[in-house]
Amino acid sequence: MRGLRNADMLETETTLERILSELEQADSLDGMQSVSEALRDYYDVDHLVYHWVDSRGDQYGCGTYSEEWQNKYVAENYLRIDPVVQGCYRRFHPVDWKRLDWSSKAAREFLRVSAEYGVGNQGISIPIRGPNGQFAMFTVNTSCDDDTWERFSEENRRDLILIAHYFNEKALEFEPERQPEQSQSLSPREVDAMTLLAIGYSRAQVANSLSISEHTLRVYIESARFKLGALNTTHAVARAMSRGLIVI
Amino acid sequence: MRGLRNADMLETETTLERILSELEQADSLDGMQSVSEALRDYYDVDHLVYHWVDSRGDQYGCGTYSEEWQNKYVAENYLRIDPVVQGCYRRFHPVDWKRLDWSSKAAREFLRVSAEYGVGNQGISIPIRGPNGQFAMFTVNTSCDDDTWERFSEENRRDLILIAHYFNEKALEFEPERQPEQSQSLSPREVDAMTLLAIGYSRAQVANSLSISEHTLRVYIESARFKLGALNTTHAVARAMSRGLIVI
DNA sequence: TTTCCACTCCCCAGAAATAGCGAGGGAGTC
DNA sequence: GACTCCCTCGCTATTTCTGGGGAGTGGAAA
Repeated sequence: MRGLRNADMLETETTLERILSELEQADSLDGMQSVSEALRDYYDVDHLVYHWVDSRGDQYGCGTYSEEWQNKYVAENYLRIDPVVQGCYRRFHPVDWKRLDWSSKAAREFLRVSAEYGVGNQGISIPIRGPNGQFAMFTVNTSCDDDTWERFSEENRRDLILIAHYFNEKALEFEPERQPEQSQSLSPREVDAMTLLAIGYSRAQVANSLSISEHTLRVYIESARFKLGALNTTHAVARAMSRGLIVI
Repeated sequence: MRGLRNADMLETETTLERILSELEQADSLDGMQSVSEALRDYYDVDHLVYHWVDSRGDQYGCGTYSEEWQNKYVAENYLRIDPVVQGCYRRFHPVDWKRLDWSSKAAREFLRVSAEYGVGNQGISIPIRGPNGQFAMFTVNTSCDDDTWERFSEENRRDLILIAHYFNEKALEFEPERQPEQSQSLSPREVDAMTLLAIGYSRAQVANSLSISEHTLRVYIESARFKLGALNTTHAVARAMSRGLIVI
């Protein structure tokens, strides 16, 4: 078993590895911020940004975009029309901005304004997803011609994916309130009940599936609800899902 | 701008890079299968598995686990009690099996049986999340002592994350129809309704919170239910959550 | 301009879920 | 042996949800 560093990989630490190590050792958002600046200089691009896209609209992240652009972005609620966000949200692989749909009027207007604020014409964004529906994006962007950009994004694709991953790991580390809550676990029967309810069975159907009376089933649902601190069945199922107690 | 391969990275292709390229060029599940075998041999471990954890319970993936174990796993519905799945589901970073909770009786029994089927005592699993609530896992496992394993997993952590990412990219490429219809997204009001229901509000409370009549609210719930192909409100909320349409 | 979609409101009857009581047996732990 | 937790079953009344109709506005896209 390969217990040691691969023999065919050199021991000399590359600049990138040094920066990545710095990221791994960061202990605050400020640390991430300076790493993002170091990475921007290393890659010699205009901007490099990690940000957490939250449904509630509150942004969290770091990067080299100007304060003005960040404020503008939030104020204008660009999150809703930004084709990059839309594209990242429904894809898994890194998204090249060129391949997105910029045809709508709102998108073109957004592109025009963003350029005014110093956002480059070329960009690649990597979607990142964490537990409980966490969603974040890591973006590199700059101004250059298509060929240069093509080569850049192809050469650095793997590294960028890794960097994106590590940024998110750090962000999750700094925002522990979103981290797994150690909650009371459910009994097997309670898990069964919650699971079947989650896939759309009515109480009668669940009881039938489990070959128990509906009264018994109700006891399970109630005790699960109690353990999960839920107000009703739907709430209990939702909590069980978001805590990973049931998988559907 | 770094348009060419980083100067401090050698041009010589490592074995790992060769295998990764092979993965990138795979054009079917069989291709992924052979890559997983190549990787197992390369790392000299017992098993290397990528699998998609699906709502319906039907597994999709590739790897080196025996047919018998895969069948057993599905037949016994181990998905629901496997602590590795539970652990991956609520974490972002790679999960070392040792750090999971194996205290429950079901978990210990599962561990015992898995060993009978050739699953090693050491393992690391990487959670992978895609669009629409897709969830998959990439696992490396083997039998060895803790120190060796510690070194192995530390040395190869970055590579494994990347490999996991690429496996998932391929899987998504091969199974586009498995992704729940992304066409049917929910309208903002429907999202509001589903979200508030998921956090335990009754219909009356939701209607009040959104400042609309309960009748109107019902229209949203019904249309969300229709779009999600759900049988009732609980089901709709569960589906909306598992597809990442709402976050609680 | 027309066509779609999101958003808002209304009625009614039947089905389903919830709240409040209760009971007993079995397995594992301290 | 006492304790806790899990599994199983029962009753009644009230509240809530669901399914079937219909109708009008406004905005954005084709």
